[in-house]
Parts: sequence; structure tokens; C-alpha cells
Amino acid sequence: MGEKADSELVRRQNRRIVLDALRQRGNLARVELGRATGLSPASITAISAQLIEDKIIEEVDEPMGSALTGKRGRPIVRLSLRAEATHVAVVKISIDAVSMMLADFQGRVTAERAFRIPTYGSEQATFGETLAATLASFIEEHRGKSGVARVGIAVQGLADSRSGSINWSPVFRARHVPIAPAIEKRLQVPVMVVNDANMIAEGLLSMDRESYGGNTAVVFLGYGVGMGLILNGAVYHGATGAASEFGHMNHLPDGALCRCGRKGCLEAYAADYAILRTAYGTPQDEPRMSAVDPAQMIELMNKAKAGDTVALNAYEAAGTALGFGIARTIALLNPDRIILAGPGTRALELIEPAMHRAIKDGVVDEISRHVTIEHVSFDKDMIARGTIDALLRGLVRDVFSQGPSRASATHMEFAK
Amino acid sequence: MGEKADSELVRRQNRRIVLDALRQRGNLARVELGRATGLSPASITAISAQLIEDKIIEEVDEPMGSALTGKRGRPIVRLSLRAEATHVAVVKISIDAVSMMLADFQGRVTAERAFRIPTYGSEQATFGETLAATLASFIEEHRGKSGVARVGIAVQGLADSRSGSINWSPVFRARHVPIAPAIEKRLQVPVMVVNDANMIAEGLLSMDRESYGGNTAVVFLGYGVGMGLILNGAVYHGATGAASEFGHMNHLPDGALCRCGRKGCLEAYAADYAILRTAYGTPQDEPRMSAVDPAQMIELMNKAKAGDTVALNAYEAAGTALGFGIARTIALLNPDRIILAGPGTRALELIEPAMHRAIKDGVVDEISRHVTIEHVSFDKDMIARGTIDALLRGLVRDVFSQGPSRASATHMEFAK
DNA sequence: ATTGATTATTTTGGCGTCTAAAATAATTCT
DNA sequence: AGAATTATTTTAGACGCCAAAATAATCAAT
Repeated sequence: MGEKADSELVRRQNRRIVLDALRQRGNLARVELGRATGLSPASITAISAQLIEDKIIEEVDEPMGSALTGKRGRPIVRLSLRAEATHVAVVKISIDAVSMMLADFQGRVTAERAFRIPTYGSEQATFGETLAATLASFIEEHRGKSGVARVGIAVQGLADSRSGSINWSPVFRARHVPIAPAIEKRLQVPVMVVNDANMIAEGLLSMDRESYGGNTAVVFLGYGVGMGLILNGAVYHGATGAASEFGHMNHLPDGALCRCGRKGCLEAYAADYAILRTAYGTPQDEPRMSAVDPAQMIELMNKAKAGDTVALNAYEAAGTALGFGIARTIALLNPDRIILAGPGTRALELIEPAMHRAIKDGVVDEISRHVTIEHVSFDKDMIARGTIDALLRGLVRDVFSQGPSRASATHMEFAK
Repeated sequence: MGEKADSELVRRQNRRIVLDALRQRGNLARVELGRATGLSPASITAISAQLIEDKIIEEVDEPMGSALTGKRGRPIVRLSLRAEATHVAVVKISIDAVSMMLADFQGRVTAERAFRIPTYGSEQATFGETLAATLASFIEEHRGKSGVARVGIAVQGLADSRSGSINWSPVFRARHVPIAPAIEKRLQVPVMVVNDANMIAEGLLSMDRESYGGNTAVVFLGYGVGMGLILNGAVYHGATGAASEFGHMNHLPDGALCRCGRKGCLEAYAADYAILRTAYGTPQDEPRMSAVDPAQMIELMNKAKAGDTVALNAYEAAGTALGFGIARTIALLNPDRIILAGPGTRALELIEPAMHRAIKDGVVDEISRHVTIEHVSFDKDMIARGTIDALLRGLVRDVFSQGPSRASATHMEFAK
């Protein structure tokens, strides 16, 4: 429990605090850093000198908007993360489409591209190699020899952080598709394979730790149903990286058929495809795998809003399943916040009444009364944002906080 | 994120590491402490000298069993926690019965007594005062002026750690019974109000961090159904201390009536009273509140083992509910271990088949395959053991790790 | 333009804690 | 009794922090 402390740990921790402050609050002058971190000016001078020496941060001259007007005294010199200090790569895998992007140390996207790479029908044995080759040339093209220090792969479904593979995902027909090993071998860089909803949670966390930093469940509604859990202020990945499969948490034993092949998953009631299935009276044991056209969902929504009973009932069924799922989550985890997000929330007003009823029926008042349930909308690149932030945070923790002696941006380990 | 580090933090952390090593491994000599903590002999000398000075630990002469036979060299001198350094009090509240115990810094129980204090019919306004008075005189009797440094109150149901009250419990008819404030006021000591299943988890954790230290769910089967969650190596309490109400996680919407007044809770299928209710064909919407005689459960179990179909079906229904509950927990949290414990496990062989079937039906193979499900039996004082350990751990963290200047064993805050 | 006021940053000196290495202590073995 | 062995303490030096003093860079006012 806890690790031996010595002066090395002190410096490491303080370097990390300084870098995190810059990452979270943007460029700060030394005085401001002192106030933000609680460190004395003398220490800030020493630490920042070292970080500048290590080319991790740099002084920045703010030419115009300095707002130095009227202020007496020696002007501040802001410090900023040196964008070029490192780069990371993010790969988002969707059905037969892969998007890749690079980001610098400031978290800014420096390159982005979409690839058509077959996933669903791909061979378990070759996909990783194909992806690695594509990624390698994408990185080579934009970064040349410099490469990247970390790679994050976000995908819907069951990520396995230990083996770096995707154990099950709607994106692949195959199970246990290995991803990380091929890339790690080729790029000699740590690769993390993660669930996309967890990265959305990371993104929200990076935007507003104040609000989401306690115990928050982020529910993502769309073609599937996902969840990212923030427990005690950090995104929770579970033992193997497979948490939190909210969408495949059972709603009704022996219930409607889900894409995963099991019956009664929450997703089989509340995902887009499930709502459509209910609305069109398709038998609930009929697989509904084909992609859903967003226009179709909007049409259904409008029908419901116009009073179409069948459509309304479909949303109600979704709301009930969602509500019981949330109720179960609340009973188990006693969170302080539930966030609803994703395209599925466009019909939130149709879902909400049944959802709230189910929550009321499904969990003791004494727990649920402390939970805030709210809706947040964000742009679709929240996954990328969260992944970039998680990668950079790890890099700061494992590499840049280390003293100059140990810094090595391409080391192959993820410290826990 | 993370706190400024300085030499004070270094000493605090290392003191804590040393004390934790002694708490977890028993008496150790300075060399052994060095090996256990990674600290140099010189530092161990310095730290232990200070701790001895502060009367937190002491040298111990091991007169006979020293096993010093055959060993050359200067003999070791073991250090031990000084039992008298502090005492804590644990209160377990059951229906109309309260048991209190005191434990010293080594975790040994030094006094114990059961009281008949009416709980179920008690007034919300007076119970806390009554309890405080009883506890105060119990402590006074055994500890005189020395008192205790911390109090822990363990109870079935919804603890509210923020207000120090019990928001709902089968033990009380009333809701929101305040407990901590009256005791804190009277004894001027921090009081924690916690769920008993969480303390069982603490107890297991204190016995075997190796096995249970990752992500473990401890399910307690008995008159009720409880759960203690260990996430990332620490017992998880949730936002208000109400996690994890596994027993009141909904199993079937609009299902069997539960003691909590809601319908379909897992407990309403898998608790002792529920199994009896099913077995005797009592309608599922009939409240079954009265205490269950263990003999009655054993009788039922024997009937089932003898092949009685009705009894078997009752256990099967319990197994199914339990299994789906576990499946949902696995989907949400991806634990690496599920522990079944409590008197209800005496009929485990009757419950297990249906339980495993439900788990198989309720969660994707790819997650459940990594989960170990096992049964552990322990003596009934695991709650006390866990509570004592949690209290002492907090005391070490908040008080004894502090340098001599700040140590004050009766400070009123719980640091988080 | 010079001087003083003001604010930012760096330098200096001292403190606390750690470690390695040397010294000391307490035994057993021969 | 002396040598060998193991435990603990002492010594000397390193590192990081902080407070206070010194320096730097600006604005304001005469």
C-alpha cells in the first residue's frame, strides 16, 4: 500500500503536478503555477528550469493580447507545454472504417484521416497487421522518424487491456482480435486498447473535473448502448478493461435478442436498432444487425412526437429498460451523477417519462434521491479528445515526471 | 490531482508504510522492516526511533520462542505496535440488539458486550442519544478517561456517511435515523457509519490483500442479501456511503415484494425469507418480515436435499435471481473475483446450478470467463474485524503518520 | 530622463529526509 | 579469547523544499 518515499519521488510528484496544472489550465506564468500548485516560487523556478532544459515546456511570449496594460511591475512570462515534446496517435475503429489522428503534447490534433479498412469480415489473424501497417505509414507520413510515443485504440465492445485485443465487438465478426501486439512490435511503443465509452468519460473528465470527478456514470445512447464509469474520480476499467458493459447488462431474463447473441440485454431494448425493431413489430428474437440510418430514427421520432402510439410504445419500452438499468447501476454503485449522452438522446423527451418511472420503481428512494440525472451533448470527437487526454496523462505520469536520467519517451511499459 | 510533495510528505508516507507493514505482517525487526518496505536501515532506525519516542510502537523481547538457536550474529529486536497507543470502538446494530466492542492498536478486542436496545420501534429522534449514552458508559467503564480515538458503526442497510445516519435499514422502522452526530458530540471523536457488508469486505481484504485486492465483489447471503465491493484494491463506498445495495438491485420489474417495499429486488428471491416464502407457496406480494429461524432454513434445505420438488424449486428461483444479479454485476464492473459468503451459502449446492445457468445466460462469455466465483466461509466476527481494521487504518493514515507536531489522536476530521 | 514603486523571477542559505558506507553492538562458533 | 556473523546506529553527503534576500523588468511620477 503506497510506495517508499524519497527525494526522487518528491521531484517526480512535483513535476507531475506542474505539468498537470499546465495541461489543465493552459499556459501559466511561474507565479501562477506557484499559486496553482502550492509550491514556492523557488521550487517553481527549479522545476521549470529543468523542464525547459528537458524540452518538455517552454517560455512563450504573448505578443499582443498580453493585457499588460495598466499593470505595474515585472511582466509575467507564461510557460507552455512544448507541443513538439511528444506526439500520440489515436485510432478509432468503426465498422469497416478506421479513423486515425495524431495529436501533439498540447492535445491539439495535427493530422487526421479516415481509412476504409474492412473490419467486420476481417480475418482474426491479419487485421492487426493490416492496421499496424496503415498506422505506421500514416505516422511516417506526418511525423517521419519522430514517430509517436503512445497509441490508443478506441472501439465499441469488449476491450482486453491485458492482451491488447478486442474480445468482442459489433465491429468484428471474429472474436478475440489481437490489435496491440502487432502495433507494439512495429512501432516499439505502448499501445492501449480501450472501450470508446470509457474514452468519452475521459473526455468529460478532462473538460470538467469539478462536475464529473466524483462518481459518475456516463450513458451513451446510439446505435448501441455504452457506459463509461468514473469512480472516485478516475475512469474505471475493471479487471481486464472490459468495464462497463452497461448495454449488455441483462434487463429481462430470456428477453429480446441482442446483437451479442444473448437474450434480454438492455441494448436489445434501448439501442436504435431495438427501438426500430419494436416500433415495426419485428419479432424480438430476430437479429437486427444491419446499420441504422439516422434519418430513419428521426422519422420514427417525428411519428412518435405526432402521437403515433406504436412509435411511442417503442420509446417507452426503451425508457423502461434504460430506467431499470440505471436503477440497477444506482443500487450497486451509489453514484452522484448519471449523464445521458449520444445521438439516442435526441428523443430523450420520449424516453424520459418511462425511464424516470422505472428508476422510481427500481431503486429505493433513499439512494436515488442523491443522484443527479442530466443530459449532456458534445461533439462527436469526444472520444478522440478523451483518448488523447488519457494518453498524454499517462505519458506525463510515466515519462515526463521522471527525472532527466530516466526519461525515455518510447519505453514499452504502462505503469499502473 | 495529487498533492504537493515535500520532505514532510516523505516522512509521513514512510511512517505510514512502516506502520502498515507492522499492522499487516505482525512484529518485525528493523532489518525485516527494511526488507518489507524498501527503506534503508538508516531510515528505519530514524523512523522507528521517532515512533518509539511518540509511543506508537515499542521494542518487544521475545523471550522463548525466539528461534535464535543456531543463528549467529547480533540478534534481532522485533518492534510491535504499542497496543495502548490507541483504542477504537465498534458498534454493530441488529434488530433490537446492539453489540459493542473495544479494540486496541493491535486490533485485539479488549472488551465486548451485547446490549438489548430497542431499534425497530425506536424513535428517530432519541435512538442516537440512547446509543451514545450506552456507548459512552461502556467506554468509560473499560477505558476510563482514556476513551477511544474512533468509533465505527456497522449496520445492515443504507448508511449515509455524509450525515452519519442510517437512511434505511431493516433494523429500523424509521428512516433517516441519525447516529453519528450524537456520539461525536458526546465523545468528541470521529464516528463512521457504514454498511456491514462493506466491513466484511474490509475484513477479507485485511486477511488476504493478495487474493482480494483487485476487483472483488463479496456477496453475503443470509436473512438479507448484501454486497461489499472492492474496486482497485479498496472497498468502494459510493458517493454517500450507500454502495453496494446488491440485495435491492432490481431483479424483475414488478416482481416479488421486498422488505424495502419495492417490487422485484434480488433479495425478494434470494434471501432466506424469500426462499421460505417461495417454498411454502406464500404469495409473493405478501410481506414476510418476521425473523427467520435458522432451524427452519436447515429443515428446508434437508427437504430439498431429500428431493422435495417444491423446496428444490425455491432454491432454484433463488439461484436464478442471484445468478442474474451476479451477471449484471459482472457486466457492469468486470471484476476478477466473486466471493459468496454468509449463512445462506450452506445450501450453496442447491443454489449453484441455477445460478451458473443464469450467469451464462446473463452475460457475455468473454467477460465472465475471467471471473473466479468462489465460496468463502468465515466466522461471524468478520464484520468486527473489518471495521476495526478500517478504523485503525484511518487512524494510522490521519494521525500516526503525521509528525510529532501534528499528532493528535482525537482530532475530529476524517481525511478522505 | 531619472527615481521610486511594483511585481516576477532567481539566488542564497538552511532544514529535513534519504542513502551508502563505516562504525558499533551483540551474538555464536571455534 | 578471538573470529565470524548479523543487527543496528552513526556519519557524511546528496537532493529537494522553503523563506528571505537579491535581482530583473516593468510602470508611474516628477
